[in-house]
Amino acid sequence: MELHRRHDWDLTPAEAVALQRRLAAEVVADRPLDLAGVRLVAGVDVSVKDGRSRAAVVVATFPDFRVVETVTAIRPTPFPYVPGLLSFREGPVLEEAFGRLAASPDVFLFDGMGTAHPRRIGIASHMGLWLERPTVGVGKTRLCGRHGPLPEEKGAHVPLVDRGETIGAVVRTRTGKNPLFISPGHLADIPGAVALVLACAPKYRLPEPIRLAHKAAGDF
DNA sequence: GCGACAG
DNA sequence: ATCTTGTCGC
Repeated sequence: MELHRRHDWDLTPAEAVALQRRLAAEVVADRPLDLAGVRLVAGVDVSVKDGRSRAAVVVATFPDFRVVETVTAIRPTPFPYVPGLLSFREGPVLEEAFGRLAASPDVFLFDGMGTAHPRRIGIASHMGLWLERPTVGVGKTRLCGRHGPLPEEKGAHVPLVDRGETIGAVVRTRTGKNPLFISPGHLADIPGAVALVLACAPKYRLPEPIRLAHKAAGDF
């Protein structure tokens, strides 16, 4: 039942889409994510420079964000950026980084979508299947879906809907600033993902773990 | 056919 | 994502 989980990353766009359609059926996006049980949170990010992708995974304590582990990996960037296929560009280098992780984070925060994706399998969901751990997608801009008016106040959030299905939420982490597009990756749910992100962003627009990973990955 | 389009 | 200095505002 998990035979095709460890798949090849070297696929054509058409093959990648076909694979996403198969894997999407295994994504669990309705499992309650209880913040009371969260002790360690990981932030994941990838930066691209001169044809090389650098991945960083930073594990921090929750809710005070003290760094307990940082792992990185560098590889040639294997795939062009294609909306909807980000996993195939950042997946390989992330797998390498995850393989070096010693800690066991209770949840991983990704720079990108979870189920808020055309086929409901953004990078947070895809890597979640590999990690077999709760994951949450944190997008800075919208990939798909629509939403109603969002209050300007920090903490405000409204449903993100696509083709009649609620796929995530648009969340304001900072009053007056652009919102974040939150969605469960795998083994999490929308309410839990929103609560976790808000708890991880007490001072800045982006969740603290993601900011830490940004730094470790080399982008400033 | 015409837009939209994570990082 | 990345290319890039100074600058407006709290």
